[in-house]
Amino acid sequence: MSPRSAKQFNDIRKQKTELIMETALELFAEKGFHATSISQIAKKAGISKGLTYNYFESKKEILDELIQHGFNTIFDSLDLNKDGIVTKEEFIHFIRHSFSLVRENLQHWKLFFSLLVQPHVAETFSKEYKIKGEPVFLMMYNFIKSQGSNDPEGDLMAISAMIEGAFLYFVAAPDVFPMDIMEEKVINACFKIINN
Amino acid sequence: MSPRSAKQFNDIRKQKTELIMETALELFAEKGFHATSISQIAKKAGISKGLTYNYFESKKEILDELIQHGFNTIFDSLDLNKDGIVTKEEFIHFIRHSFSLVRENLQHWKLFFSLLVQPHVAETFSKEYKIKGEPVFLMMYNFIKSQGSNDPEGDLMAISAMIEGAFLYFVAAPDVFPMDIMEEKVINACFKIINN
Amino acid sequence: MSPRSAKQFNDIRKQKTELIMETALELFAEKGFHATSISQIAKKAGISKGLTYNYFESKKEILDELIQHGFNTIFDSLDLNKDGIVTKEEFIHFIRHSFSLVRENLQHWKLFFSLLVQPHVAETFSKEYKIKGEPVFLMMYNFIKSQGSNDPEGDLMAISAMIEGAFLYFVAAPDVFPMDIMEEKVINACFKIINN
Amino acid sequence: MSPRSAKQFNDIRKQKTELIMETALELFAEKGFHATSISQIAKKAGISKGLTYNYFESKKEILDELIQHGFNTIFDSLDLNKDGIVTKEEFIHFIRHSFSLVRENLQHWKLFFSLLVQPHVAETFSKEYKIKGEPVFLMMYNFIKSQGSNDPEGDLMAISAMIEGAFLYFVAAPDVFPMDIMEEKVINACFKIINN
DNA sequence: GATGAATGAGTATTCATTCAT
DNA sequence: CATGAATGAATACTCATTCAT
Repeated sequence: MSPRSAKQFNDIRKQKTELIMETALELFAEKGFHATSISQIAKKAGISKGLTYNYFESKKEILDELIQHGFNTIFDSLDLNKDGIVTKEEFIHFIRHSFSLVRENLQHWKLFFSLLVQPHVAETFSKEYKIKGEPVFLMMYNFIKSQGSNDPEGDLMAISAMIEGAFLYFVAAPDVFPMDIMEEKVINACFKIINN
Repeated sequence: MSPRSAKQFNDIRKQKTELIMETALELFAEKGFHATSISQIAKKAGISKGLTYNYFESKKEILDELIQHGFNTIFDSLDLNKDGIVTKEEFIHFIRHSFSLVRENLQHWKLFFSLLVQPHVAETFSKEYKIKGEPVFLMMYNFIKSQGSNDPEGDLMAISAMIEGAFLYFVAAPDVFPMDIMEEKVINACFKIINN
Repeated sequence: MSPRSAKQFNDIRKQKTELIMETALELFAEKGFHATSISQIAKKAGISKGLTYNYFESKKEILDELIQHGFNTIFDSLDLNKDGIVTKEEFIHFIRHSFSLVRENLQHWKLFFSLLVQPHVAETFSKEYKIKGEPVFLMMYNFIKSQGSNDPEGDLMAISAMIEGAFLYFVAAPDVFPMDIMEEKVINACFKIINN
Repeated sequence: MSPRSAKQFNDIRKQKTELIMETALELFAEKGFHATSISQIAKKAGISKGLTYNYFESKKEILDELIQHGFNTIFDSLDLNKDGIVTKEEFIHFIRHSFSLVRENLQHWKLFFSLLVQPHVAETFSKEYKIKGEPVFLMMYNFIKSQGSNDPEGDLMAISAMIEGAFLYFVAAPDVFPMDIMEEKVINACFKIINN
């Protein structure tokens, strides 16, 4: 009875939803949420303004979905080895993996950093960010302690700051430092900090 | 009927200009440039919309002046001891002073981080930021080298990232780590990184 | 694979057409023509937007059909006893029947009153309403005259206004007066007016 | 200091506010609230769309102000002679005055009837309308009783309906009956109803 | 210098309607 | 017959900017 099968409709929906989200992410990341208009998104995506509202209730909802989706892609892939013991190799792998995540999701990270700095845009973002970050801090803390640090709290702060800072350089000023070298140096520095 | 003296006019101009800039800084820092309207600035400053345009050509110009002014207050106070030798005490003082600058100019830093992440807002900002940063990197590089580091470039990267990251935590998530302790730990970590 | 018979198709058509009209009537009556969207009608009717256009050329056409249909249900059932003499009993029955019509077609009446007041929505409505009303006025006039009124024109005005007003209360403010009592009082008042 | 005096600004505001309200009333009355756009109002008023929002927060606020203003002009002028005894002359004067109010505020009444029929447009209107109407009903009831009616409640219903109906004809179909004659006949009918 | 009325282009959003399937 | 994706024009509303006073 129905003309296109349910699957066909689903495929179209999925494809268009992704198209809109990808396009919006590019623009939000580059210009910011408020400086990006629905017209621009639609134009860049090659669709009509109206269609956008066929898939999203509002511009804000696009952002929220992007945040949700970003959190998932970024944090779900982290193997925090909860409860277990983290070996040196695993810790290094975790750091390298995190750098890869930034490399491969640059726009998500750009968006995230901008939301972090201007929390009024998406009220829930900063909170969620901290919640998602906590297990990471915990894993790192346990590892640092297990390595015999005599100031695990202090080392955690220094290391967290260093990694966050490296990511920020990555995202905002990748030409200041060569990022592959930065990665090595950060890993080295972690152990210098811990083993003293 | 008596006309105001030139000095009186100048005083008024200066005072109003500062009022507008301060108010704009608060709003830009908190909500972002695009999400802040001239009406909001005028309302919060207790003046009329029109008056804003008596002192600034456009909303963009307010931002540009804020950037300029921010760069000046932040970087002018840095004593980089160019050409001379930086002692350990001077380096520590430099770091502490930098942390103080963030503490005391939180809104400027908020604005700066947001501009850093979304360069389309103020085209020249990122470039300028790098230019202003270069002497700082140079000073740090020289200091690290003078301390006998066997990888001064690498240590510079790690230390720069750590400081930048600490500032970001300061600005965006000051409740995650106690900032006075963070300051100590960063200083300690600097030397752990260098002396290895 | 067996094709549906012409009858089956016709049944479906009729059934769907009625479904759409009923749903539209509810919404038009409650919220008004302009405040009701095709989406809302389709959603409430449990069909797709597109299907609506399979049965009606436009939103306006749904309204026009509703008007037509309303006129028919309302006025066709009136036995005006044209040319013949209307007895007192027949007149009373006519009034009671009219009240019943309002009671049973409340939404139609709501829609009609709103169209009456805002004639721009359906250009032809007011005219048609007057045309359909004329034989009613004539019947009433003849009856009033036959009852020996010494000012039949004047009495017609008063009685017409009273009935119209009672219907309006019915439709717009049924809680102000108990409608079954109102019906009795209106009938009584008619004769008070005529017999003086 | 200020260019235009406070009074000048006030005058402009008052004048423009009135202009917008008058224009909006015309259009709301003729086409309905939802079918009237801000563009149409602005165009007809000879001002820009933006200016409308300098004076009113929203289209809805214009309507609300019109309702408020309408209630005031219509009901404030009614002398209900509360607590006192209403003479026959006073009652007649009240009816005549009410007819005049409709005559002179035709558009307000059009708007009001449309809001009465479609209460979703302005949630509070119907309620308010009933509240404002109550003292009128009370005054009429007392008068009817004082005239020796043996069914004051019933007579009130009939008379209220008649007046409301007459107003509706006035507003929606003034060419069906000559309104000055209608006025006389309604007054007459009132007494026919009461005195039986 | 100061005001706020006025504008017009822009923004998010809605909606009647079309059409491929 | 039926679906819902797609469009484009329209809608309510915002906002940087201008300007007469």
